Amino acid sequence: MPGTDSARYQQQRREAIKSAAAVFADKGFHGASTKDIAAHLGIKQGSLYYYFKSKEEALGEVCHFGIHDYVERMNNIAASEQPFEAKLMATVTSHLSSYRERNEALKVYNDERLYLPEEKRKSLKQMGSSYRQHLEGIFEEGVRSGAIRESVDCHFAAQAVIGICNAWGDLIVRDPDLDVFDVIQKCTELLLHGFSK
Amino acid sequence: MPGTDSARYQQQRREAIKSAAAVFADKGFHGASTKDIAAHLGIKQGSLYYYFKSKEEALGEVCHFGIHDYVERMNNIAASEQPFEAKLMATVTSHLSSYRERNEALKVYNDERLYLPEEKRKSLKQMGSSYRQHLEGIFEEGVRSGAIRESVDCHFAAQAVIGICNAWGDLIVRDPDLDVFDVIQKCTELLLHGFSK
Amino acid sequence: MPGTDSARYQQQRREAIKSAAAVFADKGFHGASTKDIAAHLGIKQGSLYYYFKSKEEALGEVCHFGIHDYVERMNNIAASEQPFEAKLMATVTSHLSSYRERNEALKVYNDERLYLPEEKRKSLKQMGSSYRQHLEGIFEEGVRSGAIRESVDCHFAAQAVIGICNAWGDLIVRDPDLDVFDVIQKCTELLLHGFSK
Amino acid sequence: MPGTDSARYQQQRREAIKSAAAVFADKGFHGASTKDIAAHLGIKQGSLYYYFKSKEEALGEVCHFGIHDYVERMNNIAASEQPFEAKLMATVTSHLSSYRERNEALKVYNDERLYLPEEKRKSLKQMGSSYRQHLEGIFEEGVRSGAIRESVDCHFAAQAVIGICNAWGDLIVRDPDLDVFDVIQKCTELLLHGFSK
DNA sequence: AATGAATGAGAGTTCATTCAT
DNA sequence: TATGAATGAACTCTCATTCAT
Repeated sequence: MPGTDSARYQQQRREAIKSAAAVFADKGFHGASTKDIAAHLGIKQGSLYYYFKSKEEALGEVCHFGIHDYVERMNNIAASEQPFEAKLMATVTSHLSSYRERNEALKVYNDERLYLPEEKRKSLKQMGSSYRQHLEGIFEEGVRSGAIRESVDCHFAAQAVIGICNAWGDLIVRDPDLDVFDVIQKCTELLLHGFSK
Repeated sequence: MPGTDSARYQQQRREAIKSAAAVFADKGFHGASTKDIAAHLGIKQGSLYYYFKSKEEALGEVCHFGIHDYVERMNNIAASEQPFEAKLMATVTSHLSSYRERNEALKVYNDERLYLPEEKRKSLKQMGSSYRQHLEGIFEEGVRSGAIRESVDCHFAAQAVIGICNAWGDLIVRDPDLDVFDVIQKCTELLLHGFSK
Repeated sequence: MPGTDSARYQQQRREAIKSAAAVFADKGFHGASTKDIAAHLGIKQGSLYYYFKSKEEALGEVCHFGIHDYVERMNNIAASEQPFEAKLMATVTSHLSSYRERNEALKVYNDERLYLPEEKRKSLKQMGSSYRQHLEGIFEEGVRSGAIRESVDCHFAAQAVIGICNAWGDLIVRDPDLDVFDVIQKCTELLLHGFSK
Repeated sequence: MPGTDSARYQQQRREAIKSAAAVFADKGFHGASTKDIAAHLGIKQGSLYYYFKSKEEALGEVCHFGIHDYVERMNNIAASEQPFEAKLMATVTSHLSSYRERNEALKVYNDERLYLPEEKRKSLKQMGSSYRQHLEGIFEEGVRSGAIRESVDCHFAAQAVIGICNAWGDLIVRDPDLDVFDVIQKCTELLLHGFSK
């Protein structure tokens, strides 16, 4: 396999990942065929293997693509010096706008990662966990700073934020006309009120 | 198909539906094989077809099983004469405890219903929609009675409740040691605070 | 297996053979299922095995049923002391009316006998061969008696009679409104003219 | 499905159709397995589906292949300006030699077309009907020109010709040593004598 | 005399994958 | 860089058959 690192190749490969993301999001990992993915990309089935060693690898790349920036941004948010309210809003904004920008890849990570081989799944899970832990940390800060009630269970809170964002994320992916900014505001409002004193 | 009415047959069929629910929840519709389902039930693959005309029919029955009581209970809640707070709590309780009682069927409805044939999917979707509409109605009542802010978008609120419950439902299904009652309380608290004045 | 020779049993068995004949004629041996046959008879699939050891045995019985009287009658015709013309007419009459009386069994013998096990097929083939040989004999007599041209190839002639009768037999089975007597006359006329001086 | 137009593909596909014809003729549609067909072609079972969408499509192609030229030739015969006797001889010749040239496909059309889906069956039936109608037309001409008796039922006559040819066609397919030309002559002689004044 | 329930073998079909070109 | 062709394993589903009741 020649020059797999040429810029052109990398570019095409990213297109392939996006096609895979779109098809996996639409039909699920097992419901989608490599033929579907190839067709979405405008090439023939066998040619996909120029970009992926296997269907599973494609899934891995999609999941990675879906979650990488998403986690990265959380790192930044957590490390920043903003008050609780701003961090929460930033989190929600980052999470929900991911569903628009990265298209379907985050959804695929959520729904199909269990079909990944053990090892890959673990490494991705770590990223997901770090996300959640950062978010828990933000809530703990919020408790300490008095922004939210002391009684708040920070683990619960983090899962709730993730859950609500994923649920609305699904709707965002399905309905391209949805006003994401409006959803962001309402989610943030609900959560701020919900946990504040 | 055999004497569809014999009690023994109906009993066994229900067992088959539960097995299908468990396996579909674990591996997804396409990831699960009829062999898996049969094995879970303790019979041989071919014998499954004594209870289902097809794998698709099995999925349909699982989804129906998963959503039927859940919707039924919402009807009762919506029709009852309780204040907003009680209805919201009842909703959360019903939703989350469904994940324990009906085991995995509700999860299957959420995740796999898109693989159902058009017609069946529509009839189930109607049930799901009625659920959401009832819930929206409850929020509208809450606004009118002054229990929650006037500015609350009832459609958003209903989706948020469903989303948060489904997210925690997934965790409940995956972790049998989770204290469901605790989750119910925390969800309700979050939502009540989140939307109240 | 009890009293398999009681009159009632034999009566029911004959009904089963007729049902099998009807279904085999309609769908072919492999296209027909034992369930189809049982349904046609008004019993359940498993119960068929009270009358037949196997589907193959059912086919054997149908074929036998279809060809037995047919051959018997040819024996009588061949042994009788009639002129050639009368024998030919009797043959055509016997053959074509078989398709009405014995219903579909003769058609099944023609079309599906190749699915019989070697041994059974041979024994039936012998009956068929004897039929053809008798018919050839009739033609040879006809040549000798001067009723038909000396140049007639008696083997060819016999096959032609059988072929034309089977072809019209198919049409007779398919169309219950066909005037069999009319067809008999026309076939006989064609053949008499065709082979006469 | 691949570039349906490459010459190589079309060539191989025709081979596949011939293999299917041979196997269907030998064992019947339901009695033949796709494995049998693939083996006859020298490829593995799954690879057949590179050439056919389904076993049913294969049957359709075989039937089409079997009947197409056969009908075409009848069109030419009917349109030609020959006397009745020549047209009848041409018909018999065309019909019987089809069984040699096209191998088993015409037999398959005769015996297995009922397993085709409604639509395909209808379009093929139309071809068959046009054949019979042309043949009836030839007989009507024969009556008018005085070549055959006025009393001849032309519909009957056409069916008789077809029936006798198919019957001998079966024998021709089964016995490769048969002298087709001899059969043609004898059939024609029988029919000419049979219907002439 | 008949049935409900189950079975196991085999069918048609799909599909991820390979590889020469 | 991509394709046509083929493969083999897995899958869903059918069906003749058995057998306790």
